Amino acid sequence: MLKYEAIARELREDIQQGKYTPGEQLALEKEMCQQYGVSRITIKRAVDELVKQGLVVKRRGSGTFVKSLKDEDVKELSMANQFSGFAATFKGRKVASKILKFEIIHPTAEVAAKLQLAVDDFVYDIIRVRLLDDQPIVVEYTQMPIQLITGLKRQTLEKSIYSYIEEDLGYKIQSAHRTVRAVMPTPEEREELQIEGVLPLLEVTQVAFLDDGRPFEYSIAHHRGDCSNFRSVSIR
Amino acid sequence: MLKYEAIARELREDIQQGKYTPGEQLALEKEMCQQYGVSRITIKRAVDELVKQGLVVKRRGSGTFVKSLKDEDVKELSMANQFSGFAATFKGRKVASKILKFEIIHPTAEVAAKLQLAVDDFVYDIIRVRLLDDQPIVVEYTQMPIQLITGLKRQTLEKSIYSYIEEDLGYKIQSAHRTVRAVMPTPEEREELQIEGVLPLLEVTQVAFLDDGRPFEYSIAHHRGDCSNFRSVSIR
DNA sequence: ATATAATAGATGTATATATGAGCAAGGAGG
DNA sequence: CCTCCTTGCTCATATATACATCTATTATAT
Repeated sequence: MLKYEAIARELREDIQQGKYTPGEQLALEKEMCQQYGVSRITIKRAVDELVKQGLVVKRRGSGTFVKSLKDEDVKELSMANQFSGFAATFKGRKVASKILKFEIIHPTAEVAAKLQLAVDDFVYDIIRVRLLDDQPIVVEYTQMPIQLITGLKRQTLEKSIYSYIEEDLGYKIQSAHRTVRAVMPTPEEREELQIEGVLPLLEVTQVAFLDDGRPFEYSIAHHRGDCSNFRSVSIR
Repeated sequence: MLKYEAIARELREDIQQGKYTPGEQLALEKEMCQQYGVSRITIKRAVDELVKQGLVVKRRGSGTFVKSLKDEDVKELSMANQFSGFAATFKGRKVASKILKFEIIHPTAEVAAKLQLAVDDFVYDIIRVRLLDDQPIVVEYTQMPIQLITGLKRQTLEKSIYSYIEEDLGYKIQSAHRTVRAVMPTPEEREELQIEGVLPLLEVTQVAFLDDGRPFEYSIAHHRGDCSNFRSVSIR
């Protein structure tokens, strides 16, 4: 474990456990150096991590101060700017998948461009309903190049494609580019998500990349608006 | 302008102008040191900025590589993880506001908690329709503590509250915590946003903070789903 | 008493340097 | 010819140091 990560986690846990009142000043960077036995730059990286997570603010010339947050917010914020697949996001809870489609097709021109492919290349075309504690909460439309994500089996789709990519294929997943919109469900989605009445869906369109920069996934996820939501922290 | 920012911008412009083919390797950090006449740590900060913006990936032992992106994506990505008010977001275009409500009330318990107030404190209660090029695209429900954001006038609401806070009150805005959901418009919203037929809205709930850590705004924005959308880059 | 100026203290930026870890190419040995 | 290992290159992490910039307090002058 990296030093600055360990210190950031320790500080975060202190804040989560309410050891600071809202607005209270943290120890000075110089003091933390002694406290943790590391250099000031390492302390700075740790505290900057907390800023990125939205827990504290730094004021040049004054010090670092805990934001005025409700307790429940603090836990969720640490996760806000990370990203992982469905299975990892709800790790520890009962997750399952219902496969509606699993074929190999040619991509459209738009998808081919996003995945850096030619239109006569092939991609997996997957539609899955993801269930959390037996409740359907999202329909995922996924396309992946067959050259890159080789040997995908129906069995893998039941669980987690991401862990297949990382553990079996040995790739590393680096990042995802997302856009979010609001849409209405199709009749099929209404049925699969067991929607009664009028309920909109949150559409998350995502292109995901390996750590060598190659895009490996184009996916559109339609979330039940009343179940899941997305959080983020933005810094000026 | 900071050195690492200037270098990051220069590199970003090179990428935007297509000086690199998708997947192409950037100059080595050591080479950039000579090229720009700065230390390696400064180069590293600049390149890390591009990683955060989603334009490149770094591979230890190999170098830095340009992601495979469509041209149009590159421009928008630089902005993705920033945040600004409505007026600043659409700077250069015609923006206007229609004020539906401007009152002073007691906050609910939930809002009071988020804004670190007591329920017998007072907050501004503002409802505005924001127009872009004369088209209504979002309804904003905003609450701000009157102790903090003092002297707010109807005239200010027509323009930009954020620039009033920064320029007139002299505060600095630091960050915002957001959650995003999908919702259906109310009959009023249907009218104000000139919605015909069935169209869902993107709901962005936001708590915004000053640079001293105090929350100064609780707002809920309902965006026409077909006009605006939100982008973000997530790193593992 | 008020306004201004000096000063101490805190974080920000940048450099130089050392060590660690992952990657790829090239050489030794079978 | 193929495999394994060494080696050098590249980025990652961490330290020490210097100077810049901003804040808040203290001291001084009016």
